[in-house]
Amino acid sequence: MSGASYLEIKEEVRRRIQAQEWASGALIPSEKDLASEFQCARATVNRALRELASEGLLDRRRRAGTRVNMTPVRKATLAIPITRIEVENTGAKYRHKVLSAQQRAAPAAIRAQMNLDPGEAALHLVTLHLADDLPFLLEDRWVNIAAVPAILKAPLEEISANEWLVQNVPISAGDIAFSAAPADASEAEALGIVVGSAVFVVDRTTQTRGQTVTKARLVYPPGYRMQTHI
Amino acid sequence: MSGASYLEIKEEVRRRIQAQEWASGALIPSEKDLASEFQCARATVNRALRELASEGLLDRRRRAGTRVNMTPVRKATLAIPITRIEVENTGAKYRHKVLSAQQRAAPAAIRAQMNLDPGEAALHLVTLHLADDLPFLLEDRWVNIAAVPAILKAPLEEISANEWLVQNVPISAGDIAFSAAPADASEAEALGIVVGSAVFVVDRTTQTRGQTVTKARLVYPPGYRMQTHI
DNA sequence: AAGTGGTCTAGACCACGTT
DNA sequence: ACGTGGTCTAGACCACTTC
Repeated sequence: MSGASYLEIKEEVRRRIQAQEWASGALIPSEKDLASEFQCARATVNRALRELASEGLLDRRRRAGTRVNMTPVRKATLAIPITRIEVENTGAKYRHKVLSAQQRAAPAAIRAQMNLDPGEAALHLVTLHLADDLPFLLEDRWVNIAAVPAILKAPLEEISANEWLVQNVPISAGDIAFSAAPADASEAEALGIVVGSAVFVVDRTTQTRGQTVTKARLVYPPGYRMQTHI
Repeated sequence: MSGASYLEIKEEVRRRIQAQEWASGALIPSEKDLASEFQCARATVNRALRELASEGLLDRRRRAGTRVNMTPVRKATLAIPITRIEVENTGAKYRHKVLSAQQRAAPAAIRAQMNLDPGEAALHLVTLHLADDLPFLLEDRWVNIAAVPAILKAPLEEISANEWLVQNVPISAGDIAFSAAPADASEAEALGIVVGSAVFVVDRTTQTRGQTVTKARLVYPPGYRMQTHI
């Protein structure tokens, strides 16, 4: 093999962008030209550029060519494990407690998102996840029964809804939002903290085939950190 | 072309895992076998499986083969734009104000991380980022002068350290942590909020070639949400 | 219409870890 | 030693978008 590898090409392209040999927003040479410059097959250049584009450094379009992205966006990948695994990875013993499980009419906002008829019931679950018997996470979840009727037969005392859904609902799309909020009275009581403490909140919506299956609000007590590495 | 595309193969592999036709932790057929099953080239299967592995669904090893990952970890990619861009994307006018800029001895924790000699100075910056002249983000940053001496000549009143560093330092790696915390007195004053309010905190460390270049604590006022999509 | 990137093929050699 | 995935090639056709 005489030419460069796709990793070498990635590195070199990164260098040229950093050194501003290829200016921000500018068109870079075509795959064909780069393949001839680097003495390699076009597929090799393609892989290098494709990966750099997925990292946010390049912007590629058919016919229009490849440009250096004007606003280099760093992308961090956040691993979102099942809560049980997250707890067990810290070395702690995992346990969860279903504080409340009811089929009842959902609030309007949730009803709209799940496309429920007025008065149609959804499953409302409040679950406390514990690490070594200490509160780790309070989960307030609505489940669309029409989308996953089997959930009514799930042994939710043994396997958390979180885990059951991951195992039984096909991989799907979803939105996640992170924020900070003061703990309200019920959250404070469940987590054993002072009302108004700063809690870390994750709001998650999960969809399958365009249908909203579940919507969860996860409340972590003070001290919790969600970490990642770029 | 008679066979399946890499996208079709990804979809089918996902389905088999979901349907437990391929059990969690089990070995799946080799690329060669799948290529013959799907009537396509091995490279096509390779691309499908490689991408699924990068999404956390599969675990691949030479000679050992490809296994279904036991702990399916959902991965969300978080886009981390420059603050100016983040503000401008909301339609607001961006402005920043350097509240403090000093070269001084860093606290021990930071000195250790940056490999500074005792007493060696680092650059300490406190910057308030504004959206339509309202506080958007308070940034407390330490910069390793030895790693980027040019920062001392940067016009930090015009271009924020955040943006200057992104443009001038080839960033190789970094850690990010998200948490919730009560605002302390100085944070509350800068952001115009009540002491103890729940603020969203991002702690970021950035390295180049193994050397820690900068460490920043970003404090967002109540109401801020960091969103993403799976 | 033309040129770009997107994908696929059939083959090859290599790196690596398990056996 | 062997079989796996990792990568590369030279060519091909296609999809899309701009010209």
